Amino acid sequence: MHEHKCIKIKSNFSSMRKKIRIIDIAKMAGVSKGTVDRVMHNRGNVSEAARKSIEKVLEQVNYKHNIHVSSISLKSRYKIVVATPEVSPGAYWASIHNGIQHALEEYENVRVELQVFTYNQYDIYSCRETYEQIAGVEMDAIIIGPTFKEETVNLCKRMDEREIPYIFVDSNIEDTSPLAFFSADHYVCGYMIAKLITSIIPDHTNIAIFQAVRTGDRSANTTILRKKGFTDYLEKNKCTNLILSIPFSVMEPEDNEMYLTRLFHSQKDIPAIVVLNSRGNFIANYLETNLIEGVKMICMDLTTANIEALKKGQIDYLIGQEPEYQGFYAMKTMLEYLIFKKPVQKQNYVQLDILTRENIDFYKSFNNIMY
Amino acid sequence: MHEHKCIKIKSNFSSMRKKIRIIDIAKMAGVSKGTVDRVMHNRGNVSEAARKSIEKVLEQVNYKHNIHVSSISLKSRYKIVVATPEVSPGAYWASIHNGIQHALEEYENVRVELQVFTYNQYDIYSCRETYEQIAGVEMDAIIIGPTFKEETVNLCKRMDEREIPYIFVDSNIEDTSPLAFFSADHYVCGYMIAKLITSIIPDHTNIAIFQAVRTGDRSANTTILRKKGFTDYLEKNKCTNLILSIPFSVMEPEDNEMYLTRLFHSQKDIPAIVVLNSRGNFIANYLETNLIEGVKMICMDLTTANIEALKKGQIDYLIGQEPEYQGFYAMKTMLEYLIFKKPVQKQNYVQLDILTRENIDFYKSFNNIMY
DNA sequence: CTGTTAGCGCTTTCAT
DNA sequence: ATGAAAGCGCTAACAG
Repeated sequence: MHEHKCIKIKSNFSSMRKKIRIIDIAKMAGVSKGTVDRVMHNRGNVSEAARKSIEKVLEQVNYKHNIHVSSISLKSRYKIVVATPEVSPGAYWASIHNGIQHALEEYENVRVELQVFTYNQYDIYSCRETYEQIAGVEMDAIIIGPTFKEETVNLCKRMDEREIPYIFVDSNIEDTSPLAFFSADHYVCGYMIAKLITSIIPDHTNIAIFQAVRTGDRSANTTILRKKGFTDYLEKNKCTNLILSIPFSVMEPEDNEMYLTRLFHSQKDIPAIVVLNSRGNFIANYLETNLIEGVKMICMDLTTANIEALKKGQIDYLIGQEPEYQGFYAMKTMLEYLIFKKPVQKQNYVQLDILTRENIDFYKSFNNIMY
Repeated sequence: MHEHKCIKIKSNFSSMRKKIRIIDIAKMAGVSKGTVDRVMHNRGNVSEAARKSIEKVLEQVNYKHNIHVSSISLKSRYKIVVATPEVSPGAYWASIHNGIQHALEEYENVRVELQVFTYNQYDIYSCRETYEQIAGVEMDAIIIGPTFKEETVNLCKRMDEREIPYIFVDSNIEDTSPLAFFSADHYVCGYMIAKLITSIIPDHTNIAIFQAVRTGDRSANTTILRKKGFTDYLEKNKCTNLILSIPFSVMEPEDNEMYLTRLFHSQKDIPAIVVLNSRGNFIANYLETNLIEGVKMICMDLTTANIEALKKGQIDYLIGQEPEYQGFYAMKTMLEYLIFKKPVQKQNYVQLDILTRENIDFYKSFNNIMY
């Protein structure tokens, strides 16, 4: 007989401490279910004494809200606004909206009425106008995909006054007090990109960095942070690569052609390319049509077009920032907050996924398989 | 007034087709709720006519099972067996078990009785013995973490005879008919590792590959596939690196010291290192204590020890294969199958995550934030 | 302010 | 074989 270890654990409902229910809490606190429910949902109309006694019990026992069970009898309707940059199919913001929708499907029994507002993220005036409109809308909560700092701060101030909770996706904005934010750490993102690109190119290779330009404002906060992370890495590691900052215009796409041609004519050796926004595929296409080969390239975001370019081998690494996850959890968190008023974790940094043509096929979005 | 686009979509319960319930189906089919339920759960005692008429309705409408709602009134108890290699804290199989536990917590209202059996994955006799024991156990379903092919095939045959459904995690086994499997594509994994390591080392650098040796059997299927992917990449890309295959003994760890010393004495230039099992940290430690520096290293799996070594910079890339996700979905899928008999997707390949010291902190396991 | 009660969608028991 | 009815844990309306 060989030595062996056959741990045999019985688990779940049987040996675990039995699940505690509202009625259990009610009994322990010497009140009725109704009163416990009032306390749990902050509905008021509860005597100080009753509240105290219930809260005491709640501290002792480990009651777990089950939003799914609650939701079947929930009658409240929630008006939730979503304000983000415009959504085009297969692109970054579409994934965020996907995640939001997915949360609504998972909590299908919760009555929520969604109002979606979008603005042109490259045009500050569009943002202002949309925000202005939103400020007057009746709502219980709002999920914001911010890009212009000052405008967002103003919007948030008005939300604060009206005591409307808000959650950010994509990036956090300073000088606001959101319930939570779901975002990548953009600085680290840039830092990591620098490490990746320098690891696959010879020393001294020039690196061209593309950043989006915007109407009426400087670069997006996210891009600034990524760029900072990028340059910090190079400095810290005494990299000698020359950095070429190239503007990238989404509003006037015909300019880009020119920037690119100028870039490649000015360089005797082919530079490496880093794209800090999600339009990497545009540059990949330029390289393809102009038969420029052997360019090492790292881009942001798993848009349909970028994924295609990655698979073709035009892009070496694609960095993902879990947009579906951001949207999903922003909405989920908001619903749980609205329903249970339960405290939520404010800082939520998402994964930075590194995708290559080898592992891209296994990347999960909600279209594949759900969370 | 600036041009702007402010799409305003109302959504969810309001404008969407209203959710369809059991009672709706019952009415449409001209039967009672009870009968619909009997059909949905395959409980029998339904006339051919009733069944047909219900199935017809089911084809037309889009009924969505909500396991959470079902579970509050579900009375059946399910006995589920889990059979995997031994679990040590912070290691690969612990994460799989974590995921399984997490699914049970999410579906806390479903009564499941879990029995966990483990065996020594490096000792075929231990596996045989454990499987033998399992074969006699009364159960409704089993989740298997297979390592020895033939033994698993035998176990599965017996399960097939008893009509007990089984799901694999970690890897699929040929010549069996599981309900589903959740696994990385190990071949692609090895292929990707080859690409990564060669991208960060000079041409001609030798590469040492560590594989676990086992008692009474050849290498694990997973390792063989990874190695195949690895060598295929090198061949396909005409890489000239010399490959040094080094055995790695988990059962006799004192041997490894010797293998390593021999390796580094035989090499004039420091080789790169690839570890195809999850014990990379062991080699990282050896390098540290022996003051060997500048080694490029890629290892499998986000064990606590490997993560530490990654953060210290001893490991360059760590490849993750979503063990929590595997366990979670194996159990979730099994429960949904048991409860609703609903057909499930058989092939489920998980993500291959590339982790560096930059993005490791954002990696989500269930300890962090849940799916 | 608080207990009671009806009811959410679903499963299961119990007559028929 | 089938419908009616009770009950799961929870919320919300209703008396008091």
